Amino acid sequence: MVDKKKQNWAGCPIRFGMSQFGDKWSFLIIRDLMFKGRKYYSEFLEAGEGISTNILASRLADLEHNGIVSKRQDAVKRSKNIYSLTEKGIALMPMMLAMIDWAERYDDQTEVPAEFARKLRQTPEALQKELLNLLENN
Amino acid sequence: MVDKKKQNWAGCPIRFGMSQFGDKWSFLIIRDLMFKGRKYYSEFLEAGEGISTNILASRLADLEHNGIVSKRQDAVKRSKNIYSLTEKGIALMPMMLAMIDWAERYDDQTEVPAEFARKLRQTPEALQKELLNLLENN
DNA sequence: GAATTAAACTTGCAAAAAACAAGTAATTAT
DNA sequence: ATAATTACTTGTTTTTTGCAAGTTTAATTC
Repeated sequence: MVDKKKQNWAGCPIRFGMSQFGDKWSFLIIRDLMFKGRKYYSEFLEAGEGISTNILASRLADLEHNGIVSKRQDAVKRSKNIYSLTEKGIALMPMMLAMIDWAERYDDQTEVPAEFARKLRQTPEALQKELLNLLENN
Repeated sequence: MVDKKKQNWAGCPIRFGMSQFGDKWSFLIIRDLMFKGRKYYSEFLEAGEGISTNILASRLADLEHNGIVSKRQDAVKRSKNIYSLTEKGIALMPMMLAMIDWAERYDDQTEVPAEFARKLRQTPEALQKELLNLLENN
């Protein structure tokens, strides 16, 4: 759970960020939504990270509560829900890309495609536009 | 504790990042080191976030183990240890700045100084150089 | 130089959260 | 009508955190 009670978590930007999306599972869900095209509960589960069903439900609810993710019913299959990033969630892209850049440098087993890393360093704005387009047309 | 066992956390850049520094307390420690000029165990404790002594010790050890933070004895007072960011830790600055930028936008109680936010958006590279200089001369 | 104080932890225990396994409810397909 | 999907919820065990107190080494103070 991403702290709600206790102190007020606002004020400091790092503390605020951590209170809004700051745990392992939330980051992985945002990754799935932002870069992997996943949008169903079952797709997050099957991403293979090993998240439990109760934790996934809890994190999705937190992210929705914090206005980072929104949830709507699938028009075709009404038993499915479509999760997507809000504008506030999409605005996390620069942070996520900075993290990817860092990890690509320091993880010797990185799976970041070389071409992606190259674009990220040489034409970051173009890459970001490209990714934003993908997000909007899904 | 930032996962060590179980799966291999390498590969995916987001998963790798979270395994290296991905919890609330680690982020706050990195913040203290990067932006607040704090470097002693006691200073992290007294930062007022409410971290417990055992957790602080554990997180510092993890960050050191992951090569993000280094520890050395204070030359003057040898009972004190000086913690500082390694090059790998300093390389997290773009990510931290992106998070600050985001939080400044979405936290209506943000404490980010307006001047800082302005620089962050208008002349990010200059701001970063400025911050790096501060880091090196401490 | 002996006794406090300071600084950085460690240890033990209770409380909270996460992981695991199973079950339920509402569609949708057969 | 029956079985299978999908998205959860519930109950229990395990792990992690939070809290309080204690230990160790070095530095002051008396």
